[in-house]
Amino acid sequence: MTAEEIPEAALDRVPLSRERVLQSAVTIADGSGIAALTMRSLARALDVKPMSLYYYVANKGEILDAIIDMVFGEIDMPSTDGHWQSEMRRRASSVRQALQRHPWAIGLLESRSAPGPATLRHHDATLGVLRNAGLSVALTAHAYALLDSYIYGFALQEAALPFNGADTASEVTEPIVELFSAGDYPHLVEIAAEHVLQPGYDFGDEFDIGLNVILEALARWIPKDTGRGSPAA
Amino acid sequence: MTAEEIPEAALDRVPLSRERVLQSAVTIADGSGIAALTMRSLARALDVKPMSLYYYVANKGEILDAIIDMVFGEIDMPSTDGHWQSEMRRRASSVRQALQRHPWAIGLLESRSAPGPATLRHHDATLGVLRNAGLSVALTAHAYALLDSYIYGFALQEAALPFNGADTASEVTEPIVELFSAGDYPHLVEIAAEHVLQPGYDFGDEFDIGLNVILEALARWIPKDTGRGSPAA
DNA sequence: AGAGCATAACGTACAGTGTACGAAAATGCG
DNA sequence: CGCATTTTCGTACACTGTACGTTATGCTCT
Repeated sequence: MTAEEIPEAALDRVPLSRERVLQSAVTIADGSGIAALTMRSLARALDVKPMSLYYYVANKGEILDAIIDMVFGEIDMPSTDGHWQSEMRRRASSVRQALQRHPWAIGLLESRSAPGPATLRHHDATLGVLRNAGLSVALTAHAYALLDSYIYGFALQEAALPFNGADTASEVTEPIVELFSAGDYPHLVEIAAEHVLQPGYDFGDEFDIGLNVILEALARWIPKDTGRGSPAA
Repeated sequence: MTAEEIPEAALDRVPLSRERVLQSAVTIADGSGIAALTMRSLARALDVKPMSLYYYVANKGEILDAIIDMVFGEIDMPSTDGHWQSEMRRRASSVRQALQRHPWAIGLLESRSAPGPATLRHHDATLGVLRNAGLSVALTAHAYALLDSYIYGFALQEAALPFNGADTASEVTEPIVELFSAGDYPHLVEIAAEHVLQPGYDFGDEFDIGLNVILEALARWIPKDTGRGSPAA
């Protein structure tokens, strides 16, 4: 029993598992971007050799599909109990937050198109709320396409913003402002100077504004229960 | 002068140029996806060795930034001459078409955030139309965020669709339908059976529907010229 | 014509990627 | 204990972006 034979720190070594692999993949993507998620970096994070991952996962594509589904799993599912408008507002906010936590998911939506169970459950619940609100099948399809286009697109724009969070705005804008001074882009300059660069401005605040516009428009699609009408048929 | 010394087909060899490099990059990305765009594939397409590209381009990132700007360059710029609603409709359609031709651009929007001149020109022109329509600076910002979120989000969803174009829908849906029969996802099944899988259905048709909803809502933001009012102050 | 030089294209090399294939180790069970 | 199953790993291959230095090409000025 020489010292060499002791497999140092082989004790309390948490066994690998699909869950641990996927969870770790999300953590890496969140912290260092989706490009930093490689089979090798993932193995390193789990204190394991790269090829060990393939016992729990067929290939990297399967990891990508799985972590997208995990993101959908984090989203609050809307309920048919509450009012449809407040439920859709809650859902929209939850989707946006999930995509803020995991910005890489947005880019993945485009390339991968194999929805997982959490994704399907989520879509089903949302459709249920719209149908229950009184929308026809066709109007539900229209409404859902409109809502999700807006939410995804907003998240996409948010992710594309140069500054993330509480950095000073001038840090980013200064190099741009210089180019603008050339005289082109007068309207960009105007909106930057008078709006975007104002003290309290936060692009995220635009989200509720646009969402309200959409929800109010959708409300007009719901057939009104005239009150003196017949509840039957 | 042996035969070996003749650099076969050195005649009529088009010289390399930044334009040719970028144009070829777009062609590859369009035809084989953004993942197939590598320095080596690009060099092969141009009949040149990989390292020759670096004479015209600092690195691959610069290529990505440049081809995004080329996509924006393809978009029809709205004019302050026409009615703002029809101009915004024309622009929206043009953006969507450009993103359909170059689906890879959507994913690139998220990761790269160095807008090129064509991109800035385009944004400036669009802002100009909204301001000219009578919207305040703040309302213009709200309107633009809403419009672009919708357009980008719609393009994102379109790009994520499994079937591209005229393929048979059943080819894609059959494997899914099987899972659905399990009994979960009743609303997904409903909307699939009664709407999406109907003969003439095309997701792309949803675009104008949602766009109209937004444009009509925005119209209500424009201060009405009361007619008997005062044009001054 | 020839010298000199800027432009343009290239060869080689290195660290990093996903993963096929098969061997090794660890674990559980009789 | 022996053996089978589960889990982990070593090695290797084709491919990626690009740093660094070298070669070929074409133009200008004497």
